[in-house]
Amino acid sequence: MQLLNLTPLDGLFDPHIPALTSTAPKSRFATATRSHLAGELRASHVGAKVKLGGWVHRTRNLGGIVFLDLRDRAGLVQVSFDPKWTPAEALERAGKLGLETVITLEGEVAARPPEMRNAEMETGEIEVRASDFRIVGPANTPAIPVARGRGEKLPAEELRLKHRNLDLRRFELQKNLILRHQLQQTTRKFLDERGYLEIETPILSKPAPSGARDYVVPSRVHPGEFYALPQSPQVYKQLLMISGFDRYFQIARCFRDEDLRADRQPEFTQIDIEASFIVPEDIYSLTEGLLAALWKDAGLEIPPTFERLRYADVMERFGIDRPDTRYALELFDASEAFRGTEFVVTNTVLAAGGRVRGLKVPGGAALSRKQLDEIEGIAKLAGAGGLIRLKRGAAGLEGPAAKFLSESAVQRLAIGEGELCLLVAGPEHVTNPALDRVRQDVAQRLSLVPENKRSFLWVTDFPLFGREQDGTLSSVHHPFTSPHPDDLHLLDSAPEKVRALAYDVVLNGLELGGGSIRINDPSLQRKVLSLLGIGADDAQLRFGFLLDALSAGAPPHGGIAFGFDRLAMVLAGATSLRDVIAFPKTTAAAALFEDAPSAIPPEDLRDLHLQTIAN
RNA sequence: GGGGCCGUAGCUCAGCUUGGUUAGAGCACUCGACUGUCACUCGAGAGGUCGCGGGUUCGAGCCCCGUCGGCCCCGCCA
Repeated sequence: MQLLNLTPLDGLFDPHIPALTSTAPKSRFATATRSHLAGELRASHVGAKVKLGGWVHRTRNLGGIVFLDLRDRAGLVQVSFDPKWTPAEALERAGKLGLETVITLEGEVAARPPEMRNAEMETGEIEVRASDFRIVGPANTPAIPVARGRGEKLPAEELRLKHRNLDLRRFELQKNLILRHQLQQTTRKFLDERGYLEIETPILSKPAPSGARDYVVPSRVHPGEFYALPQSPQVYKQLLMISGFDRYFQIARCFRDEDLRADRQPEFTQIDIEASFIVPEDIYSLTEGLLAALWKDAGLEIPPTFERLRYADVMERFGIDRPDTRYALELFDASEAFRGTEFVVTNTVLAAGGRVRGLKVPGGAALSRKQLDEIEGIAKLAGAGGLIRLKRGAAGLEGPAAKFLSESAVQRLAIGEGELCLLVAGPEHVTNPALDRVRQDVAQRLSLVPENKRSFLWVTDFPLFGREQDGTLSSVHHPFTSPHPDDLHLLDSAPEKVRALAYDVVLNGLELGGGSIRINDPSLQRKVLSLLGIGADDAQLRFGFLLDALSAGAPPHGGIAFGFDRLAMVLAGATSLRDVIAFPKTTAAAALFEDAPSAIPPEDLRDLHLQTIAN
């Protein structure tokens, strides 16, 4: 281990380096110890005397001369150490540099001879001829490599998270986080220009109305009481509207204590927006503008407006509230073809008020028996009893169910040459999820998904309520969502038929964000809460502050929230949220780098009035 | 809560199917050679509780059970 015994800036200022006099482009990254970033040097810098600081990415020691690739945030540049321009002593030291050592160096930018250029490097036209260098940050052999060999896989994710400081040195992650930064800046600029105020809301908060489990923080000064971390700033932003701020936004951290997925982290970031005196149209156009600005950051153009589909229609056509409409494959109702047949399966379902629905897959007749069995497996996993398969063969319609169908029914089904018809019988809550999975799987199998297409759409007219398994009503969006004014008369008689002024924005089957117009009438809010099983006393206890605020002069208001991490993931082309978050958690919600969560000393527990119990 | 995959040198992996002496390779690391490389090349060397615990067996990296950790999925996530 080399002991340098440096104070942080010792040796970084070197009075012997002459002032830079070149006409080469100046860098906005210039500091007292550095004139440019390594990765920003180009042919236009040739002749410039430069001072660089960065990491040793790779070295090539040829004996008499040494090359190294110096890396910083902007990229790589080749530094050459050669007796023609490097003192023997420095050349000797350069040959011994270990990977990931931090050095500062001075030298001159030189054009490479034509045959020595490297077209694969952005800086490949030039190199920096080093006259001297200094180790300012010695490095142990890295636990995981930063520079990988061609074809070498990434280290295990566990190691990447444990040594996150090293993993974050990789270009891919630097690029992702830089893009994320740009998206944040664009968001702020876009919303600021439209009069939206960025206002922070508490992290130490109150338990959420319902839904996900809260992360909880014990109070030291209030024995036995707890804060909850916000699942979203929902109530705060409504209070801000009631206070008259009119337009609010926040790039807000949210917390939900639920089991994780590749696209789900326990703490995540939302672009949270709320405005007063608006209708859904206002949110649609704002969103379309904001998303266009964000996609532009990634160099992509998107449609100026998005198609709008009603919830009831997307469920009927696609079986899911966030359909991937890059490919057609729409569901249809085949019930009539099976009505009055001898087919027991469909008869039972039809008699019980269910339907036979499915899709016609162009080219699907080519799928093998084995593939069809796999598809049926997917449908069954999603809850279907089975999958009815029909295709047209030389002798007419083929498939186990074909013999039950009348001539006219066959006509009506109109299955074309080469088409495969896949049907599921059952009530909506069975056919929808099953056919959604089947539709997606078949599209994948037959390569029907256009890779570069971006299919944005709005889903509107969500129902206000859904039914829990025990039959009680629950909010589809959240309890503060306004019912559709045309449906208010149904609140008591047929609450599940009440539409909400709620909307989601969907891209390629991914929910990017969602929102609603909120209730601003306290009596209507009380009514909705009571339908949700929250009585007057309970409502006052949990949401009294909101109900009181609504009674104090509340403007009509509404908003939307976007999953910012997911936006960043999509735009970065990443497949995991962890690749667009600097310090993500594992699927068990653990932070491997700093080892959180961890035990705390007994005296701290006592201060918090807490005791741990064995289980 | 449930299912699946993975865990062998600092890293990426082979070895496991069919149990059998000193567990291999590439990269990284150490030493040596090399004056235009760019995944430099060449030679030598060091480096292993085979995640952990238990079991079966004359014998376990390999088979069985449990456990820990990571990833993916279902449930869950208004």
